[in-house]
Amino acid sequence: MAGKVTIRDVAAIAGVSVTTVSQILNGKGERFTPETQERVKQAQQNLGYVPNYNARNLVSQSTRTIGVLVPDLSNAFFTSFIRGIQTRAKVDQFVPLILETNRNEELERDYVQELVQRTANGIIISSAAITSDTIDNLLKPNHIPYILFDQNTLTSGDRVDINEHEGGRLAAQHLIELGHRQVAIMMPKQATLNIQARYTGFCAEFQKIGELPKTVLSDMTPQAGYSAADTVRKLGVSAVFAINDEMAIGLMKGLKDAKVSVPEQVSVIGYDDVEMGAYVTPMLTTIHQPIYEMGVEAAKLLVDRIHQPDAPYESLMLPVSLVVRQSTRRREISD
Amino acid sequence: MAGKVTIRDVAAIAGVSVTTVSQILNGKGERFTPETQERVKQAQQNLGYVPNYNARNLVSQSTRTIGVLVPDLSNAFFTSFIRGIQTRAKVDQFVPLILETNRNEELERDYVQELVQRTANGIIISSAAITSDTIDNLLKPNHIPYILFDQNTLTSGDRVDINEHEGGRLAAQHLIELGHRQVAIMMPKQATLNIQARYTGFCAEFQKIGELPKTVLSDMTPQAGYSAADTVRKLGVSAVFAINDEMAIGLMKGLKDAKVSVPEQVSVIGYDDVEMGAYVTPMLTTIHQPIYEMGVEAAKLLVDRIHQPDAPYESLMLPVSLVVRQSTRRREISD
DNA sequence: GCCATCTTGTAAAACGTTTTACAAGATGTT
DNA sequence: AACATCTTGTAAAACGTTTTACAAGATGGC
Repeated sequence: MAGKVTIRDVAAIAGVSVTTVSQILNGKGERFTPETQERVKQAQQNLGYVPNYNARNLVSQSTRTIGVLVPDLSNAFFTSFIRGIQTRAKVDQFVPLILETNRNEELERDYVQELVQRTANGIIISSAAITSDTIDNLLKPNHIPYILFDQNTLTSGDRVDINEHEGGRLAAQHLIELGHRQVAIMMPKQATLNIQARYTGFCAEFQKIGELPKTVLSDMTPQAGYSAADTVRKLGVSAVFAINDEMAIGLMKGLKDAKVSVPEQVSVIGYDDVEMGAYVTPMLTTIHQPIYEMGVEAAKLLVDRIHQPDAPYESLMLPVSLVVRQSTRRREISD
Repeated sequence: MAGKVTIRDVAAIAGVSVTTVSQILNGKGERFTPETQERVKQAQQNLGYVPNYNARNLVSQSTRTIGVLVPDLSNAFFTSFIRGIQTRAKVDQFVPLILETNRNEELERDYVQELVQRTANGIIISSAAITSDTIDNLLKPNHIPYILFDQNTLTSGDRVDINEHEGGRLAAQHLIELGHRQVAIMMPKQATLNIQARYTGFCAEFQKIGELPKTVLSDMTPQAGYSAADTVRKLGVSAVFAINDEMAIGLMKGLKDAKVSVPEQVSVIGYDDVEMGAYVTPMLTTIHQPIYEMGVEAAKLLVDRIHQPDAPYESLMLPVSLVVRQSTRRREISD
């Protein structure tokens, strides 16, 4: 019964027109008598009236929805990011529509299209596979504001970035200070630009002392990290920089199973500072990123953009920091 | 420009009425000439027409959306569950709207209301704090199908359950077979019914041999598990059943820091079989639940219910299994 | 050659809001 | 007394679809 109550019913009960009801219920009814306002609100209460979402959106052309595309929900990095988005979005009465794309280009395109159809007011894309083709064909013609995260965009727009280059540099500096010279960096083959920035930051620092890190290819999952342990072992390096924590945790497990002790024989440093890093043995040294805050800022920027499509673009750079735990230590002087 | 193209434009270009366009584009146009069908489709292509979501939903009274409420996205258990839901939902052209409630009753109520306003076609609630009050006041009057997961419901309805009691029993059986007699069970104070089922299953098995497990209260997070280590240590038990893996992992870390070795001095068994369990040291013995499949089944059930509101209720019970790894072992014969 | 029946299409109502433009009466100003 | 200006309210258009009911012409049976 309650599901069928419409604005007309409220108007009838309150003895006013639908216009009046609409105005008052939307906070634009100061110009009406206090009694009228009260009558309308009473009627709403009694009937349990709640405005029809679709009808309302049809005329306002807004859904108060922001789409969020992430590659992998099981990665704690992205769930923290999402939490930041959701929290901030709620402040502005927006709701995030979260979709996992599994780093699958087709799925991603599908979901972008879905979000366009649903007239999402804006989209936060934090997914590697997105092509500029998709953006040009789907997002731009529909004038949907978007924020690309975790990767580059040649297109101008709002940006919320992390100082990835500095992150890579910090990792390198830490290893160098511990006396490591022969090191490896573990990263996926198809590296997004943010990953590449970590890489260049890391290498630049080693280049200063005339060293060149070796590269080990691996997907960004614990399984892949585990499998790469053997390659790492044969490389004979004294330290490894894993481009994310998931990989690092897998790698440590793999080394342990291969009887290589961390950090005695090989130091391991990760990236992201996910919660689990503090619960593995040895506890993972890593680079901390303000992920939650990134989510907050991304949502804020996007909502601002939605409200003011023509404001000048904003750009934000968030800092990273080194978290020293137990998976790195001074290199044994043995060669 | 493309954002503004409407069905009327398509009709004009194709030289037919909007009715014709609507029919053909919705796959109900067999009765039109092949040429007409082709003309309409061509026009759609050329104009890049995509139907307005809100207008369509306004008349069809459906959003092809299912709401999903989860307590904690950072818990791998729930992200697997969500992945199952999303995958299955896509098959039926539905989109999940995922919201994290953080075990906060107010937030939960808010979001249920939000979902009702948005005329979600159904809701999967996997959140502990939900009150029957919320259900009675918001869901039932609006005739929105819902599935309560991870907890009991006194209300009748579709159910997809895990054999939680058996899970608890398996954990107990395993410990008993290893010779453990003095054991503890770690669980939160406000236990949902599924947790209670694990508890009773576990205790029932110990009761058979005349033993009564001690209870240690702890939230279901790694931090809480870590903090509880001290209590566990003082209890003098030889094994602990942690009611989920997150806690178990935290507990193991806490014990390690307190110089209690696992499994030599204390065996630990978890519950859920999250991915990380295989990467901690020692690898975590646990109870595996078919989480992804649960998501799939829940989505399937809900969509069926949406399409056939009056079909008889269905009920499904999925099995659990014991995963023996390295955090449990035979009790040292020392007393 | 007449009537019934397909075939192919359309006009118009309906979905439930928001918003624009207007109206009637009350009040104030000169 | 005449006119402008508030105040309080409303009628109607608009948003972009889907669907129902109907219409005109073609076909076929007798």
